[in-house]
Formats: sequence, C-alpha cells, structure tokens
Amino acid sequence: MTSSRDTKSPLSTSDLHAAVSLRLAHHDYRYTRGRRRLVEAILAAGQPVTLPDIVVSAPGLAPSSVYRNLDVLERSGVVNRITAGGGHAYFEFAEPLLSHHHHLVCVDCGSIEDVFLDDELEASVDRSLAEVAGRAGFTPLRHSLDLHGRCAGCGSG
Amino acid sequence: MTSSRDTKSPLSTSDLHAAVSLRLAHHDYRYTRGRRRLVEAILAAGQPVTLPDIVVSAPGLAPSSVYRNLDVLERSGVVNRITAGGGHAYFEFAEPLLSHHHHLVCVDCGSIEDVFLDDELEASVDRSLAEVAGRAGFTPLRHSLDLHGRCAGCGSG
DNA sequence: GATCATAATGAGAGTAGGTATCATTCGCAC
DNA sequence: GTGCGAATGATACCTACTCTCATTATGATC
Repeated sequence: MTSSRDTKSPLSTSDLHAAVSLRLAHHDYRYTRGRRRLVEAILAAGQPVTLPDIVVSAPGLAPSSVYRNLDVLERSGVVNRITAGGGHAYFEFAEPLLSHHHHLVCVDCGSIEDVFLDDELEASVDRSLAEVAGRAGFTPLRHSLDLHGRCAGCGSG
Repeated sequence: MTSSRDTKSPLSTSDLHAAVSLRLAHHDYRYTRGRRRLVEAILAAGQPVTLPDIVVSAPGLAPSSVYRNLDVLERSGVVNRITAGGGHAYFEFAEPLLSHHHHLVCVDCGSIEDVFLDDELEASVDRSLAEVAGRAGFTPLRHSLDLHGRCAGCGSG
C-alpha cells in the first residue's frame, strides 16, 4: 500500500513495476494499464491469489483479460501458477520478484500461505534433486516444496 | 506384470490388494471388481497415471465410475492425486503403499516420473517444515517436493 | 445356497474453471 | 495527428470433472 517494504519481496514497488515492464518487453509484450492494475492487485494481496480474488479486489478488470494477462505474465516469468487441486489456480510473483519460498497448503479450505526455509536446507535439497535429475536425464528448472496439512483456521480436526 | 517386486513398492501385489481392501473397509467401502481392476491398472502403469491412461489400459471401466472410485480411493488413503496444472490430474498409490518419493515434472509434456531421495535429507526437510508450520499454527500432514524441468524426451531446449 | 438391504455401477446430463473468437479500442512509432 | 499491430472485453466454447438416477452387484444373514 505504501512504500514500506514487505520482507517477502526483494524489490520496492517501483522496482517491481520496472522489472515487470522489462520482462514483458523482453517477450514483446506491452505493460498496459490493465496489466499494471493486475500486478498491483497481486502485490496488494501479499499472498497467492485466485482469479476471483483479483476480480473482487480490482473490479474494473474483465475476467477474460485477467486470465489472458495472467498467462502473459506467466510466460514472461513474472508470476507463477500454483495448482493445488480443487478449485481455482493461485498466482503469485515468480522467483526473482519474490524471494524463494514454499507453501503451506490447507487440505480443507485450500488456502495457501508462504513460508521461508533457511538457505542451507535449500542448498542440500537442490544438490540432491540435481543428482537424481541428472541420473534421469532431466533438466531442472525449479523445485517446489509444499507442506500439506490444516491451517490454523481449519484446526487439527 | 509378474510377482517380482518393483523396488518402488514396499508391498507384494497380494499384500497391496489386502492393504487396499483393509483401507476401504475402514471407510465402509467395498472392494468391488471394478475397484480391484482400477487398482491393478494403476499398479501395472508403475508411474503416475491420468484418467485417460486408465480407461485406455482397462477398457471395461466406465469413466464416470473411474472418477468416482479414484475419489473413493483417495478418501481412503489408497491413492494420491497429483495436480501439476494443465490437463488431467495424475494418480498414484499413497505413501504406505508406495515408498515415500518425489516427482520430476516435465514443464513441456506434463509427464511425471518418481524419484527417491535419501532419508537424511527427508528428515531435515521434515524438521524444517515442522518448525515453520508450528510457527504458523499449521498442522502438517505430508510434504510434496517436486522438481520442475524438462524430461529426457523433451530435451533441454 | 437363497434373500434382502444397501452400496456400486454406468450412461448421460450438468457444472465450472479456463480458453478462443472477434469486433472494438488502445498504444506507440512516425 | 495517422496508421498499424497489439490489447481489450463480451460472449461462445471447451473440457475435466461431478451429479443424477435407474439398474446391478455385493456381502451379511439366514
């Protein structure tokens, strides 16, 4: 909302817009008003959001355009799509725009929360994954490490 | 295909059926002929499969019943649903029926391959996740650690 | 083994998240 | 300002999946 920094993002808001603009330009996309509003809606949420979340928080945006632009942003490496099953896909900023992190996925309500692990663990995970990937002739791009369980709201049932 | 053991599964085929039967019974479900054929189709595949995979490999099974029974098997803890985005969901046996493992997910063709990491790394991952989960009031059930990239077939393009 | 209550089946209709279409509008280069 | 290609948005469409319901199978009891 203000210029104060969220600890999760390594970029200031204006740097974020600059980075998004650069990435879009690199793929011959324009950073239009609608796309800027979309980026700001995702930023304002501060956590992974669904299409309904976005449309509700930014009522001027047409759903069809939001779907198309989320796809454009994903192709450009601006956002990541998180498909946790069930209902809608979730979207959040991709890695260099948001620090590397993981998710607490609630199996009851489907909500997704970001969490951060220490670098040492990340390094050993990457090392191990690179090893098994190499064995399978697989070219690694990124890993996803998510914890599935019940969020504080849904209780331990 | 035969009675020889796949290193990925800790159970023999007959033990698998017994375990499935037990889990279904525990949820007041019957282990019918159709469900047995479904379990055998997943077993024969030896890797995560989609609904079309199953229907093609076991043509007698009606899609609507397969969908329903995959849901029953999932509720009973027999299979896990893997939603990697894109098209169909993938299914494979759940943890105690299949050794704990992770996935190489191809971002091009969507194929999913199982890989196994050493226990020490798994333990430190669980430890770290339990820590951040506790901080968020989150009750952990299981973790998913998948590597996204390009499979040997799709190349490093 | 026959009976019976109940669960499972399967064909088809229905739902929902997401995509494609296309006429209109906008953005940027000149 | 003009012109051209890209972006927009309303709507139609697609498809993965679920629901419905009449029929059939299952297994517990006798």
